[in-house]
Amino acid sequence: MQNKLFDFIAKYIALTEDEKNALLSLNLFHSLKKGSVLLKEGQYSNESFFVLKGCIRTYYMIDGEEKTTAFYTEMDAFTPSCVISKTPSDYFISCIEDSILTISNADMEAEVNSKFPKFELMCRKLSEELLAKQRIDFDEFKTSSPEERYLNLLQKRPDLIQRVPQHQLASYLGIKPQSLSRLRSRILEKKN
Amino acid sequence: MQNKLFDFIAKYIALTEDEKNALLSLNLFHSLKKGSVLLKEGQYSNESFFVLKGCIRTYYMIDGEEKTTAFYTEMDAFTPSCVISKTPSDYFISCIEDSILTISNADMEAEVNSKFPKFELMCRKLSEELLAKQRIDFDEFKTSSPEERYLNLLQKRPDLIQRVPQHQLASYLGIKPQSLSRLRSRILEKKN
DNA sequence: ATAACCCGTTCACTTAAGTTAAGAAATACC
DNA sequence: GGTATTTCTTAACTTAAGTGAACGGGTTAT
Repeated sequence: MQNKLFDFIAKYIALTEDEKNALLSLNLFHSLKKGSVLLKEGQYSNESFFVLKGCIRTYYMIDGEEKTTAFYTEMDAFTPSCVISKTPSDYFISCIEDSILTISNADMEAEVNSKFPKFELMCRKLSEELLAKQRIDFDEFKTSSPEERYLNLLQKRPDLIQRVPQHQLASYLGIKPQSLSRLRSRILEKKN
Repeated sequence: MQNKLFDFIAKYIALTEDEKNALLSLNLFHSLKKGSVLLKEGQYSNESFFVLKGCIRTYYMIDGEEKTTAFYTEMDAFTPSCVISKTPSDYFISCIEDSILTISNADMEAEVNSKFPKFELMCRKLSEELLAKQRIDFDEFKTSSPEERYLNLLQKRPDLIQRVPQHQLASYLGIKPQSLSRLRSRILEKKN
């Protein structure tokens, strides 16, 4: 499981054994049960996550309804926006499945960054890459219909459709659960 | 105009006079006429932008129609995703108004970053901040209707509604120009 | 075993966005 | 200054999403 973390980091920088050991000494690895809540609306946090196994989601509570806006699965890194803005969180984060994550906090990162400046470089590259990817995702969302978004998701993240409840997928696609259900049966009809 | 750039940088790191002069020697400042195209679909680029004055937009050409997905105005920094992914651009970038931008390229940035490591820190902070902000924007987009998005934009970026053509705003809101026009008149009716 | 609850689907109805077309208003061009 | 082009609005019609309600299957709890 540790190797998954190092494989991920290797995409951005090369680590020495010393640096790997320094990371391992931080005790980053955590197991979490399905349904565990990592962050609640209104809370402050300075923790960042990296998913080794399982799936976590972010969701807003609006008019008593959950609105799921993002899923993070194996090899996804994620820093909640409230950590960056230093404001109370607007959303919840919870585990959809039993999961194994690394959880780091801003202090750890500051320490590692000062000890090993190349981590700074990794963080920059990673943020830039995630920003660019998210921009593309956002653009695709804006320029397509709910049905196109669903078909697009089917291509790009077919696992999500299997492992995530429909009503959570619906808000991820920007629609209501009933509409997703209808849209799916419409697609099935077309195939026949 | 140079001070605008330094004011922006000052939000992230403190610069010495030497560092400021090093930046100025790079000849970053450019004036562009309304309608100038900065990047075309299919092109490679390694240029990043910072808007000192004016407005630029990104747009896709889909089925012969322009789909505008983003606007960048005064004090906005922007690196196209194709610069990060090193692939041909999926979209166009052009000036909506006569504009003054700084245009830097990856080589310049590498040089500055190696001369002044604190620039690396600035880039990381900036990317993280933009990523967090964009996440919030995306979430708001997903969880609201076209009408709510329009009203939200009216609050957050009222200038855009004045300076940007309606049909470009429409695709930015994820709808057709006719729908935006109708939606606006619907809102006016409600007020009376 | 039964009840309570959650989830996904379906249906009928409402509302709003997409589409096509036409015309008015504003802007750009010669 | 007048013409051409683009932009915005309006309208009628189509299509799809939102809403509220009901049903069945499945799980959980008691």
